[in-house]
Amino acid sequence: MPVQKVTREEILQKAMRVFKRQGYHRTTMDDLARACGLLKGSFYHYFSSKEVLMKEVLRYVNDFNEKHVFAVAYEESLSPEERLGQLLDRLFRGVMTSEGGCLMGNTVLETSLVTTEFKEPLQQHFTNFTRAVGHIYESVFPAEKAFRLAEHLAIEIEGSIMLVRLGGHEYLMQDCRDRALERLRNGREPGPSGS
Amino acid sequence: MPVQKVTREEILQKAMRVFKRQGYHRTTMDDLARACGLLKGSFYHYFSSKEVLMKEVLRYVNDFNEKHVFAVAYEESLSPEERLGQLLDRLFRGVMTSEGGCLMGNTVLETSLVTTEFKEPLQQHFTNFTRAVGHIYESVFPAEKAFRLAEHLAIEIEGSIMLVRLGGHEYLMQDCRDRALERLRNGREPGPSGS
DNA sequence: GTCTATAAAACGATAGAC
DNA sequence: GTCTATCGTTTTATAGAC
Repeated sequence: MPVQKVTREEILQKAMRVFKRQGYHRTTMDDLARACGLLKGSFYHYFSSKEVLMKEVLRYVNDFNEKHVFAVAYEESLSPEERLGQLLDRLFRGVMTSEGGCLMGNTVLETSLVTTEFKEPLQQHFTNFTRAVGHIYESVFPAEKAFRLAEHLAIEIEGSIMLVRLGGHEYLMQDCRDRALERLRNGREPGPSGS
Repeated sequence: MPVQKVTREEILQKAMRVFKRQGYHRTTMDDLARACGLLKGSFYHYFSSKEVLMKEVLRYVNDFNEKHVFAVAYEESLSPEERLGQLLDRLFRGVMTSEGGCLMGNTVLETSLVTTEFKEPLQQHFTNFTRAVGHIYESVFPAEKAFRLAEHLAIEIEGSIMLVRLGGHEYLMQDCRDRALERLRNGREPGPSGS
């Protein structure tokens, strides 16, 4: 009796974790299948190739972030501080829950010079981020300056994730959040520790 | 007539470029051999495995940086501004010459949760960086603050490299340099565009 | 829908001729 | 020191029984 063990969406979630932890090239279809409680042969019933699966995973993550993370930037009933704080809390939860950091950042560095297959969803993620965060900063800064602050925050987040991954100084993520909020509050850009 | 086609050091340099561009797991021994003008079988005469080669490449990069990049931080005859500016110029040249960005950063994200084989040289790189940059900042800030500024600069550099890789906004590296020098000059931490 | 079995290709690594 | 040839393994992907 062939009972369905997983849904397509469950596979996307499990696969996301495996890709985040191991990277794209290091992950085998067998790894992905077993993470879903399936044997490799069964796994091909859902996804015809690793590349197709990865593209869907990236799209799934973008959809999730758009709905549950970046959306808060446009809830004008909240103050800019509340919106930025909540956005970062939700983003960091996704980044820090389960090992591996940021799937988008990892995949950029691992694949961008080897294939263009993933370029569009990867760029979309960072566009969505800077648009959302930039929108919040626009409540205090002119558009151009707000965009640059958002871009700079993306840089600090990705760089911090890398250093956390290397040495486990998890306070770096909190520092990121503190700086981002302080810039919003002060209308200027303080240093890493808010000196 | 078996004529020697490459030296060990030439292999390390070529391999560094290939690893930087393609990543560790995506790179095959055939890729590495051909990059050196050799066939796969010949390549094993120099290095017994891909892992051993990668470790030597990382050590080679660390040695090079120690001698030709970070060393300038301790040339007390130069002003702190000159030392920091030159250190970053040399570091960015290595990062931006030939595609792929920062081999150390790439390798952290690609391998740190899959194997511990490369952990030591990777940590060594970032330790060397923060020690060198921290030493420069100590000419203006107390030790603890100087270390945090150096750590924050490492974050900004690695994050910037990632965003450059994604979208080609190469001005982000110049911004990094400008911020680093401005913090040194001002005795405080300005924002991304020096507002 | 899941399984076993297997094909087909890619890859790391070795052996031996020159 | 470089080459050809090949071994053993891993991996992607497919076929067919249940």
